[in-house]
Amino acid sequence: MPPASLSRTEVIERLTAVLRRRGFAGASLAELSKATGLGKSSLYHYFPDGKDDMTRAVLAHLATQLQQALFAPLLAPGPARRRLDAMAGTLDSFYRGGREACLLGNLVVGETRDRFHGELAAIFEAWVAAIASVLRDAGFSRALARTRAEDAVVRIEGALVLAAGSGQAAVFERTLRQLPADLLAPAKG
Amino acid sequence: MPPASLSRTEVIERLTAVLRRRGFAGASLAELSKATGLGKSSLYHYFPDGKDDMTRAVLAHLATQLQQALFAPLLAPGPARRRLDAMAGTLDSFYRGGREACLLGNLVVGETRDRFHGELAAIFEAWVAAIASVLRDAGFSRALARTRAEDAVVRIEGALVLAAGSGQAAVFERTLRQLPADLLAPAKG
DNA sequence: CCGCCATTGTACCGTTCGGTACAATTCCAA
DNA sequence: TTGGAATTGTACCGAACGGTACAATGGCGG
Repeated sequence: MPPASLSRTEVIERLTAVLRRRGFAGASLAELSKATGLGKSSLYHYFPDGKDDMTRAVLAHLATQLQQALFAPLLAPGPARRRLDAMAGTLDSFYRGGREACLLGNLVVGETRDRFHGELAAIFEAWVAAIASVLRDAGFSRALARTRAEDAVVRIEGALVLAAGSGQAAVFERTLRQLPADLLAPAKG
Repeated sequence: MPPASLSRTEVIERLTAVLRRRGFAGASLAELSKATGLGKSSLYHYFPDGKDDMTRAVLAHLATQLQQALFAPLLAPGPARRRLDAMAGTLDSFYRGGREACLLGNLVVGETRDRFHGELAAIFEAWVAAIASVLRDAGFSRALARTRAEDAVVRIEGALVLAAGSGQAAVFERTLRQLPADLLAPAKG
């Protein structure tokens, strides 16, 4: 809790921004310090274990953020199609139409994957479970709901990769647009 | 061409391995040197611009490798289904069933994306074009072949992300298994 | 007004970073 | 055999790295 200017949440959000575009290895303490406006002292005061602590805090913050903005609406009552459309809309703004990188996809790389595997796996699992819940409500079997939910996350993450790699954000937009209908399509299409 | 032991190709392949699992920012000259058995002098002799040069060489090597192992078989004559199955098999061994990271997905992150955007975009484009060619042969319209081909790459890259993030390589295997049939499914399913 | 404690700036630690200089070595062509 | 080019080991550079020590500062409850 920096008394001067920023709340802890704001600090974490600025750390998030740096990790998103630099990755774990590429995010230096100097840049994290500049981005938050906190000196190294303060950074180590709030996050005693350095980058590891910061990254864990960022992931925890992301988890609650996703819980509120994404998973809760998915688990709420209402027509399945509407809930999936809401997810697509939220994701579209969250990733700025495919122009913003995914923190999860970024941390899944190499050694960082091992270091934060628990946190990463928990978030992915919650996401898949939330989508699967919608599909179960829509009448699909447990197994089919699960594999389709995994496929949804696969397509979202993959679309971010291809959109970034090809420079064509339209790939991400189109993927989001098709997703709800594809997920609810009759089985054995 | 190191005369002592390794061919240039072997050197590049060892550089590839390091970049794959460390990412660009995480790959230090020390590790690249150790992995190749070449001192920093030799590394800078063959790649005067340092990591940038090495990465570009790695991407060029990857491009020709994909050309031979993946794109050429896709563009060759034969039943569409068989060609797509061949791609799935090649990818399965290339990514060791989802356990090995994707160099492209790795470099698409943050600042490295800008630095190697041309090379990355070219590889993705060639990949999409090769798959689209199969789908055109299978009778799909140019537009549908294109979007389905993009979707194929999206699902492959996304499956690698989710498999790594969740620790369940099965996600990648299942995605590869479903892909050929999904791509060839009748339109408007 | 005081004292305390969270917070912070500054200076510094040893290490590693990417990169260079240069002399020694190796190699092959002549 | 020799000369020159390709190759390499070693030593080194300044900068930046992640991280720590500590003294000053500041606000706030008593």
